[in-house]
Amino acid sequence: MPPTDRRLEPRRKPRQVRAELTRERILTAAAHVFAQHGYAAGTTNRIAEHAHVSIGSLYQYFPNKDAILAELLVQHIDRGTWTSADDVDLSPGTLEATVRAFVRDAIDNHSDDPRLLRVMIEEAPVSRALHDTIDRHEKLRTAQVRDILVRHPDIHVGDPDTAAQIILFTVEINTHRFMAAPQTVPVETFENELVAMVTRYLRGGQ
Amino acid sequence: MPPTDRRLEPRRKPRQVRAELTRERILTAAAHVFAQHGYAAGTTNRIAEHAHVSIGSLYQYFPNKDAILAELLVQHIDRGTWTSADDVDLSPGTLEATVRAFVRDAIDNHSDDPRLLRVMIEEAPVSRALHDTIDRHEKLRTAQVRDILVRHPDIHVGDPDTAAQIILFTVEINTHRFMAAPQTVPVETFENELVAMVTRYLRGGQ
DNA sequence: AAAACATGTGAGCTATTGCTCATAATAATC
DNA sequence: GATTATTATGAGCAATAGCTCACATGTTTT
Repeated sequence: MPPTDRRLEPRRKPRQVRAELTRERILTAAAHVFAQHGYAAGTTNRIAEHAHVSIGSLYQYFPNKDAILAELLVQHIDRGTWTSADDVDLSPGTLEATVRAFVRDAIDNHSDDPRLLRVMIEEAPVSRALHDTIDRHEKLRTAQVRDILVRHPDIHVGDPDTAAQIILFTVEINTHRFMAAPQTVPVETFENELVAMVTRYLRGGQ
Repeated sequence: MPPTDRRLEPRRKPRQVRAELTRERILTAAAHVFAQHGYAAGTTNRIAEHAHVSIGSLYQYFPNKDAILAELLVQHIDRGTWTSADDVDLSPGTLEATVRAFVRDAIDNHSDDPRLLRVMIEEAPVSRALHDTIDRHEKLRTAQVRDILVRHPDIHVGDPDTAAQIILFTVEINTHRFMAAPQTVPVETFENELVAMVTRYLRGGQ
């Protein structure tokens, strides 16, 4: 499996409805296959087969395997209802509610297909372009959260930058783990504990 | 790359010092190669080359590629200075110190080679036997921590089981992330924030 | 030093992968 | 209906992977 190409753009743009449908079938199949087999074992042939499309067709819309994963990730990011920083309530006494909204958002966003998410996040760092996309997005999010931490009256943390990174990562990754594993406790219990941890952390000592 | 074999045992046991040395050279090289290239791109030929050993020798001590990663993981677990539950101070007022010891333990344990750890944890679930080893170990740890959470007078959490899982995972995975990424803040800052989060969480509301 | 055992070697087999390309089928345009 | 543009096909190529095996080289035992 040679890495061959660096491009992420398709080699031909769909001009007919038929083509657009094929493209979508491929992406849907890819999501399925990647989630089930992981990135390495999710072969392009398997994806094509699952999409009921010839391998040739697949390579008319995606220049290489990486591009398929990249497209799925972009779709996920775009579709994501990530709470925008402006909507956050900064008035005192609403901290726990805010955190809960944030956590619930993460949970909802991952219930689609946690296994695919896992693949995207853990096995994604393949192409430079893709890695940069993720990185830029992450930096932006961290800055937003950091801003909230600083401005909120109820929040007291030592290092807002580090705190922002830790919180974002912790909530996201714990949600992954919980949703991916066979659940032994109800989601509510998990949510409560995660919310409690973050809230108490932000509220500061004593 | 066919998965071929399920065994994790070597096909021949070393009986001379020379052999034991070869085996060790292979493992050291494997740690290097896996850390640098990841599991998929860390080919057995590359490992053999790096160890200055022929590919044939490699396959005399390891039945397949999986077995090499498995051995590295077992080594890591065995060598680990994981705090035993009995040594934990349960007297009041020592919570933060206990948590800090726990966090620092995680940090120390990972400073060897965070990239290898990443590979072992994220790409390991290949063979059934290996997965089970990890699982069993994790269950044991969780039970230990849960026990401490229940018995410590200063700790107040809603669901001890979930809390134990979350704490273990959060500390471990955050440490990974921090150690693997290019560090923008000193380790102390990171440690402080992580300790703060866990401590405040355990201490309970208010 | 010869026989028996242990260890080391690497060319190359088999399987699989990502991906190409000549060609066929279908739709749009004239 | 003929021409052209678009889309679909899949056999098969080049690269690479994990791994075997017939054999060479050491070490120990007799």
